[in-house]
Amino acid sequence: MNDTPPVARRELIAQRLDQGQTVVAAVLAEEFSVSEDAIRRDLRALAAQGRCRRVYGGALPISPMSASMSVRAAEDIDRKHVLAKAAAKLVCPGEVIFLDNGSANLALAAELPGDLGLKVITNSVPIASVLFQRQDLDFMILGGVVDREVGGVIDASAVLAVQQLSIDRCFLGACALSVRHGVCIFDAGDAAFKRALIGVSEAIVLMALTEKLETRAPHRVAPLEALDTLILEADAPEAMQDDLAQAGAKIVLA
Amino acid sequence: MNDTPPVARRELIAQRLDQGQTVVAAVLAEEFSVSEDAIRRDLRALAAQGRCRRVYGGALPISPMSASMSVRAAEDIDRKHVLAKAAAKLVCPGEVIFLDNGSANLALAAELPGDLGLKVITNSVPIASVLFQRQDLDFMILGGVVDREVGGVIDASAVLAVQQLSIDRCFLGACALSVRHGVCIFDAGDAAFKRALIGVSEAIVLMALTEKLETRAPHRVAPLEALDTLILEADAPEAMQDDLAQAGAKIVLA
DNA sequence: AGTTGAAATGCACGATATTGCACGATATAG
DNA sequence: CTATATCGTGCAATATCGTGCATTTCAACT
Repeated sequence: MNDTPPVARRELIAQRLDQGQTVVAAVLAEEFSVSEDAIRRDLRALAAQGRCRRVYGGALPISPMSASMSVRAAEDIDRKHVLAKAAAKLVCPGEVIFLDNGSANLALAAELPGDLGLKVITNSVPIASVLFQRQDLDFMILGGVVDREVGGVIDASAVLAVQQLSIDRCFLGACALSVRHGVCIFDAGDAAFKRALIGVSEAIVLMALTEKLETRAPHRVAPLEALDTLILEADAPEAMQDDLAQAGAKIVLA
Repeated sequence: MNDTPPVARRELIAQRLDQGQTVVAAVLAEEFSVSEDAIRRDLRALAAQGRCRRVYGGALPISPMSASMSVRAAEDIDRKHVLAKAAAKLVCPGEVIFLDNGSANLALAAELPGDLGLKVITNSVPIASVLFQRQDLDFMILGGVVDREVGGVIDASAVLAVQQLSIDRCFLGACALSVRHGVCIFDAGDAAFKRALIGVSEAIVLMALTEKLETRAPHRVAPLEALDTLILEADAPEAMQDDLAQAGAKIVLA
């Protein structure tokens, strides 16, 4: 019966996950004629590897950004709103604000003051959706093909559109932040877009949860020196705060 | 039967809600083979998370459409999904589809087949939000200042962007439709945008609830002759169907 | 061939999440 | 106003989880 090597089984499961299927532990156990414990170990390994999301009863594919993004946003939503509240205090009346992709900026979209006559611009569909539901803010959205991995528009037309803007305060979304490598991100196109963004912005603000500090990603967006303000959680390690402050950014604790 | 992990079930329900569908507790209980209590708990959790509005018997979507339209849209949303299902059958593989602003097209965004390799374009923020939550469709959004009255982008830059498109099938949003005055609408800018849209589209499709027939609005968008397909409810008065058909449009009853 | 050590497995156990049911309260329909 | 459906809550039953541990499998090495 059990004619499937362990690695092959894991790979088979991973394949289904990558294909977008949700898998159930009990079903897989039956199917491969192994105990649920073995399956659970597989799923845990896959989850640790970032190839799926472990849930009660089985595992969910990681690919559907909509689900994973909203769930992820829902998990840390309180902490991100704390950061966002601090970020909202930075804006001045009449400023042109850019909200880049990212769940922290999604929270910020809900926290921005509505009575300052801000001009808000975004390239993110979820952020546009939040802004749209507010009655007190006018905003514009960048056009182009929506990149589902990233959550917004980052194509060539968007880069061109950005280059015609003049932004007072840009809230950058970031995947990783380290003293040595600066701001890094996973997607190459997204990195190019962010560089264009930085080029037309007076001030750059970055919000970072503590777990994002001292992590890395393949594509460098900017050195730390490009940042004007860095919003960290109150529990951020002091040593790291010092290192980051030394790079010239103003540190705000939320 | 019950091979759906709890989290996946909740996410599935949330997905429908996000797409603008109303859900009924009893139906979901039957569908997922769990007791209504479990479903009620799910809905309560979703409501606490702000992803839906709990009502007697089920839950309502916290519609992407803001207050201006949502009041009536919530009531008519089921009827619009019926129209949308009929509209979805019209599209052919590989077509370039444009979804104009409008609650009927919002419903269509959820009903479009995902396996035809469609290229979908929209100028509406709520529609983009729905499309974004589907993993099976690629789409692009037009950039520009978002008009809150209209629900999407209709400014000069959007008109220019439209003129660079070549659309196979355009689903027009309409406020009013009459035999004598054709397609009319309340907002002047929106009218200009729609005219540009018609200019670059091979085929124009319009969905209309029965109460929209024989109503008027200040700005004429196009004569009836510009329409290729008109999707009406099954209870549309026959006399009116004849009048509309005589203008050359193909009538589809949903 | 025999040995060895890492990986995998199944089982037991306490911990946690989810479920279904019972009950009184509340909303909707006629 | 009464009858019925749905709701919210508390509680016991069940399913799933994570971990520790002894055993087994398997491939690499002597």
